[in-house]
Amino acid sequence: MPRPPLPTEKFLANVPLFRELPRADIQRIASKTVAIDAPRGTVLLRRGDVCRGFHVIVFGQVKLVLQSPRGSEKVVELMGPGQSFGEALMFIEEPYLVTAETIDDSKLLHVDREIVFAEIDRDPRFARRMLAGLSWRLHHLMSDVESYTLRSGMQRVIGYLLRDSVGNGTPSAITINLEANKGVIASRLNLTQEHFSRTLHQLMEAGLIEVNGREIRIPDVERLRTHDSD
Amino acid sequence: MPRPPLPTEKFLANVPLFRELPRADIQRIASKTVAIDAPRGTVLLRRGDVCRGFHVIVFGQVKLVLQSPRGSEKVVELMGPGQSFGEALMFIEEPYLVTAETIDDSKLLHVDREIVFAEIDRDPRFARRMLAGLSWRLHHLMSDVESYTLRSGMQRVIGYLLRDSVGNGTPSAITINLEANKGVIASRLNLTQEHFSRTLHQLMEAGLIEVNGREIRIPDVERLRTHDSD
DNA sequence: TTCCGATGTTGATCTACATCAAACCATAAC
DNA sequence: GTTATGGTTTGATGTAGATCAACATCGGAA
Repeated sequence: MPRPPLPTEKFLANVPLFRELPRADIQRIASKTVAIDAPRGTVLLRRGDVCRGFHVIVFGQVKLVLQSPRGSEKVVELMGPGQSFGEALMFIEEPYLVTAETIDDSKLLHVDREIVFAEIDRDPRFARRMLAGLSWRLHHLMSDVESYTLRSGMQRVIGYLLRDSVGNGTPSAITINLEANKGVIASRLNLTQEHFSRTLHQLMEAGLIEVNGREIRIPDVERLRTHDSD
Repeated sequence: MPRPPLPTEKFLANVPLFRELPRADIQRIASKTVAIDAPRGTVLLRRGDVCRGFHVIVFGQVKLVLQSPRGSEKVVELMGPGQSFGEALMFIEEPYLVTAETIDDSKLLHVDREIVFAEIDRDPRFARRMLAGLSWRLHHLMSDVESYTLRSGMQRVIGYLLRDSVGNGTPSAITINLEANKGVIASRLNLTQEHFSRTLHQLMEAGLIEVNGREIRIPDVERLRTHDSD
């Protein structure tokens, strides 16, 4: 007789990767999934670790960072609820390059790699989704490389502020909320905290943005977009 | 009655992605594959193009570049025989970010995306290889990001010179050949040609390398590896 | 051989950004 | 309230690497 879905199953069923999978599949996956409660500051995986599966964020926030031997670190990704990370390393025998750390009290699921492999063998549609997921990662990372190598700090900041208003159909004025503290955002943009602060200041003086703590109002999106340099 | 394999089939059968696939599969794939003769300087695909499949290099050399609006360009990848590119975009509906151009007279194969999808549906082992391939890409790109953001120009150059002598079992002295002209290598390392030239010069003065055109001799690999800084 | 375009080197100068240091501000614990 | 404590700003100064410009070298075509 059918039983009501467990919380884990319910959540898995809504993760993009697993959406619309038959109930039985979800149950099988859930049986190889463990929930993790991670208070802010928890290191979920560390550079050099071997990969046993991938993580999905139920709630909270996670940063992926690269660490230099000299201790400095660089944020490569910021992720929130519904997003997952660590998939790629399941398919190659390599240790992690990045370290993942919660920057907010969080709850995550860890899905074992064996069940992922089994699911790939069972259902080509699942394999295709996995492929699409990795492809998106690659695409985004490539566009980050483009930012780092071809754009100035100012341009990266502007790009970040406008990242949700790409296509048309955006109102001319918007307000956005920084997803993390300014030091973390700065690092994500490959800037120092100080430089990020000064860049925002410049944009304020030019009347292109209004900053209020983590809240930033952009009175004229189009003007900001076309603000080419100092 | 069986016929001898066509050149295209023979080559496909040796591409890592297709290796050990049954003869019949190779034949099906080959039927959706076209050969391309591309003299040096041919643009194989351009930023903004839509993706219809992926490319495999039979012989020659190809560079993948990012182009800034102002015309400057940045080499993100250099590839030779047996290597392939453009797989990721088959799985998502996005235009290319990079431009691919031959930097030597080359011959390539173009494999149609439809046959790749069919093969994924037919054989989960194929899907897994595809996943592993994309994962490697992602891993390498991440390690490039690490270089660009966390390492100095000097460190990137040294890393490049030593990239084939990572593990142990390497002799203490080696000679390497730059795979392309110095301008291209410099761009791959996110340096200007001038800065690359000066960096090599510094290493020469320190007695760590001997440069002879495109040929570079490293008398003591270990000493170069531990050469930390200016 | 001579010429020519592509490739490499060298020097002088500039600049975007980092670094260091100090002050400042908010929130929460006491 | 006071005091910590993380986050943020501001200023002074330093520097890795870019840019601009001239020159040197090389390899192929005539």
